[in-house]
Amino acid sequence: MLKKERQAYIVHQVNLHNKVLSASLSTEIDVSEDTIRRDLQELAEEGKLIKVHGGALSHAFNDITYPSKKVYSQDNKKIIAAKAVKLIKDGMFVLTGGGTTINELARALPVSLSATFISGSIPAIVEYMHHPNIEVIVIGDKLSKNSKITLGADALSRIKSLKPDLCFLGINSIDVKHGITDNDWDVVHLKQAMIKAAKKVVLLSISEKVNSVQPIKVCDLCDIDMLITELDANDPIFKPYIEAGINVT
Amino acid sequence: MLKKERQAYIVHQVNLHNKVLSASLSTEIDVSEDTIRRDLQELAEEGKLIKVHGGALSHAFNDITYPSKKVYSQDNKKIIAAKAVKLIKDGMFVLTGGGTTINELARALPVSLSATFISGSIPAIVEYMHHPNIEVIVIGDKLSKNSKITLGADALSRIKSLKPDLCFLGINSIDVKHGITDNDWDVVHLKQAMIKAAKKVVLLSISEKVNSVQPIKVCDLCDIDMLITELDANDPIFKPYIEAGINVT
DNA sequence: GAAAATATTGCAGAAAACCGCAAAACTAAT
DNA sequence: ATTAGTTTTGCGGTTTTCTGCAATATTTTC
Repeated sequence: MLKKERQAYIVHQVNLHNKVLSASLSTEIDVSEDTIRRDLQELAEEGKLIKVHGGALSHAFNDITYPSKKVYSQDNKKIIAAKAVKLIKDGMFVLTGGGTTINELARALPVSLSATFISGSIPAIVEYMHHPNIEVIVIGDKLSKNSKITLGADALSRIKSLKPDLCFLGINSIDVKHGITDNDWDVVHLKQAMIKAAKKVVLLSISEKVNSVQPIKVCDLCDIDMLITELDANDPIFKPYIEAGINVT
Repeated sequence: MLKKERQAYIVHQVNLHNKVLSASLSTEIDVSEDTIRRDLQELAEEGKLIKVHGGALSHAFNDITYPSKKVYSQDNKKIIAAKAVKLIKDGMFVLTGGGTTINELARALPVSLSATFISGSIPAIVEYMHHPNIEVIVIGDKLSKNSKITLGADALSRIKSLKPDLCFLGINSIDVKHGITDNDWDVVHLKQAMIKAAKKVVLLSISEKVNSVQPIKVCDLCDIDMLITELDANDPIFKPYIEAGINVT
């Protein structure tokens, strides 16, 4: 591993987790702690991070900007993202929707992963763009300011022409009886197209949204393959979903 | 193996894997490491890659490491942006390209302006997205990590179906004799399509790029309507351009 | 305040970069 | 084809960079 490469990895980790420990970096990258320390020092001199005893902190950590735009239930979403990442293999074509959970997924992708990501979500695209080994396909159309994703006929027809290996969707509501439901007409159409196109559909959702219902129906339970939440798979809440044939993780 | 051939191979490898090692290239191509090193140095000078101890990295990788790099000549670009903003009227459809100058323009848009912006540049889109009164149309396609804009056949055909009132383009080089020139094949195609589609084409460029030439031609002077730089319009440098019928500001 | 963890410093071996030079390959023109 | 001139390449020797180790100092933690 090249020196610059290693330093890039460190910066990535700092930006991702807001802190890193010299000791863990040392075992992760398999170099001596001295080397890590020298790297941290250099990066600190360049202003890329803040060196502290035992490791380093990100600039954002001290900034006034960061704590303000805190995402609701972010820790849970990080857990979900970590589970979801494991499903992605090198070379895959992955279609992703929008939402804060998907953004966490985008941030959690390991640097070594090389795959193609297709999305109309601007925040997700920005994350993918910063990843060294990921190809990005942008789905164009009119940008919805609320959801920060592109919506419309163009986006729909583009999605219909794809056959991705995997599709990750953040959802609003899921219920045993009513299936997956949402509250935005255009978003629903987009999600339906994505579900139909993908070989395998994986839903990401915090457990709070499980067993809730919204006015517009997206699809039935049988249309999806997998559900990832922050909870353990054998939590009783999931029993009916597992019985309905969904792979819960 | 010819020198050019070898260098093309190296660039290909860098774009593919985001990193190359001098040692492995040396055994692969079967030339001495010195030769590889000289190649890497030349390619680095041409901006095709970034040379580091032990090999080279792609630009895409390097961006990860240095996301906070400051924009070259930013103050001048702000001056340019301020001039450009004045051309945009409420209700207009505006097509914009990529580059740091365009990003400054996006940042300089007054809050009261309500218009529709069309672009494939992710940094620009992010700025437009945060603006309260601007509609955004995203041009989708494969995202180029170098230029951070979408490039490809889809993007081209989408642009061809548009007729925007105004098109803002950041440029690489402009010269009285050779017109507007650039150094990226795909980007040139995109710019040509944008110029052809728009009712009015406005170039944004720092004066440093005026009277310089690049290998690939975009268009002739007569194809554009306006040139905005940070200098005053009656600077002698612009005399030939004004005589060629371009509105310099 | 003592023990544990982390930093600093100097050093040495290995790898890589640099420099100058001469052989080899390629160009261009006789 | 030959020759003169330029470019490219490989090699030996030197310098620089990188990294791990060990000895020493400093900070943290209980």
